Order: sequence, then C-alpha cells, then structure tokens
Amino acid sequence: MPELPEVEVTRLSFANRIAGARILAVRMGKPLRWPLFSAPGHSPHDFVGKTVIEVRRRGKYLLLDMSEGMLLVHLGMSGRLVFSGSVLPPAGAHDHFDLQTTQGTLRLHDPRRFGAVVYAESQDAPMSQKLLGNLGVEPFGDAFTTDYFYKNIHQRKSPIKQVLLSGQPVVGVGNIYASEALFHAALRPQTLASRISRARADKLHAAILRVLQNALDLGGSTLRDFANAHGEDGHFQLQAAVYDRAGLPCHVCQAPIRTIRQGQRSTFYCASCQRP
DNA sequence: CTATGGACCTGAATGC
DNA sequence: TGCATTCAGGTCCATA
Repeated sequence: MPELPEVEVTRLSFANRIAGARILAVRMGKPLRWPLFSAPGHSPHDFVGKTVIEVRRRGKYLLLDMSEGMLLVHLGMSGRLVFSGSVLPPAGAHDHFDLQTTQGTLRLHDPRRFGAVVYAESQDAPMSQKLLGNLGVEPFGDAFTTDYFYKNIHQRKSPIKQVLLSGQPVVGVGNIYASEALFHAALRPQTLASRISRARADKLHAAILRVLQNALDLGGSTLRDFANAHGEDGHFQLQAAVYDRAGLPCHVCQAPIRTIRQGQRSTFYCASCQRP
C-alpha cells in the first residue's frame, strides 16, 4: 500500500495528536514481519509509562521516538494506521498492534502482515541498523542532488525501474511512483540505468520530486484500502498517467498503456511517449 | 560487490 | 457454485 507519500501522509495525520502522550497499554495480535523485541527478556508491558516524544519518517518507516527507545513502524503492502482519540472498536482479525495512550489509541491494521513494529534502544541498535542502515537518501533531503543521482544510477546495471524500486540511491519510490516518474521523464522502464545520459538523469530526478510532491499534496494513492490515520482516502490514483491503466489510452498521445513484468512487479508505460 | 528470484501472508478478482 | 490461479502499495535473504 504505502510508498513515501502514503507513509508521510499517515505521519502528518497523527504525529501532532500523539506527541507528548503517555503510554497506558500495548496489545499485540498475530506476529508481523519481525518480533517486537529482538532480544529476550522484554515484554510489551515495558512500554507502559513511557512518553511518545515525536513521530519521524525515514524512507517508508515511521519512527516513534519515546522517552526511552523508539518504535520502528513499517506498513508493508497492506498496512494502515488508525489513530482515535475516543475508544476504538474491539480489535478485529487484522488488527495486530494497539498503542493505547493518554491522548488516544494508535492501531496497526495489516491483513497481509508484511508490516512490522520493532523496538530499538536507539538509531544505533542492531535492529535499527539492519532496517535503516542501508537506505538511500531522502528524496526531499539536501543530499538528493542531480549530481548524486546521476553518479549513483550510472554505476547500476539493472533496468532503471528496478533501480528506483531498490531504495538505492533514493528511498520512498515504490511501484506506483516509479512508473509515474518514468512516464514524466519520458524514459522507458527497461532502460539500463548505466546507459542513461546526464540530461535524462536530471529530468528523471525532477520527475521523482514532482510526482512524490504531487502525491503528497493529494493525500497519497488509495488503490484499494489506503487511508490516513483519520480514515481519509488519497486521490493521486485519479490522475495517475500510467499506473494501473493497462490498455487505456495515454492521456498525451492516446496510444494504449502497456504492462510488463520486471522483477515480479508490474510496470506500466507508454511505448510512444517513453523512449530508451 | 552487484544482480536476480524466492519467501513471507491474506483477500479479491478472474477463469475453467 | 466450486476450485485453482493470479495479482496486489515491500523488502529481506539466499544464491549466482
């Protein structure tokens, strides 16, 4: 479900409401991708009494800084967070984590359970390093320059679509926005990253920022079940140029949008507008 | 080191 | 209707 825009929209929808809250109780459902604690001797009850200081984001992870330690939250493919100031309904079959606080309850709903909630003592803790240590730069950070982008894709031998999905050199671009950015840069997804010229790399760099910013402004994409922590849908999908538009006419040239498989993921593109 | 495919899990849509 | 197959917003891990 969630690429950078959806994760950031989720963060913005509850960060202010949970900041400063004291934790009252924690409830766990079925196991998620990783256990809450990697070291033995801990229990969810340990969180009671700690305070949530603030909510940050790194790539597609949400980082809940607490008065002691932090929670790394990932939404996987089907995860969604809900924050409610009043009492939530009883946990359903797919509600796998509840953080009950003095200011409301944060709940993770995740049918496929590719998501995770992981405790780390700090950013340097082993689990934190494993999950965050090898991420590329933030697209909206100062390090994501055109120079950096060109240099880093130039040494990659894979098709550019798969390089964008890899989280290296830049995080946050998933399957929807990779196809969309390549369309706006007029670049074929199959093009080997190493063969992309400086000028076209610059164009793709700009397209990534433009597409992600646009999706942020529209509240993300709701393909089937994404919603922010208030339950509000996103609207980017209504103006996607290529994603999920197989066989439909290109908005620019009317040629039918094509689908291919790359690394077991669907890619959408316009063979007329996008060139190697 | 880089690149690729499999694995994890559930539900909805499609096809015979 | 019933059952099998395919696909879905991610990414870690083993293997070449």
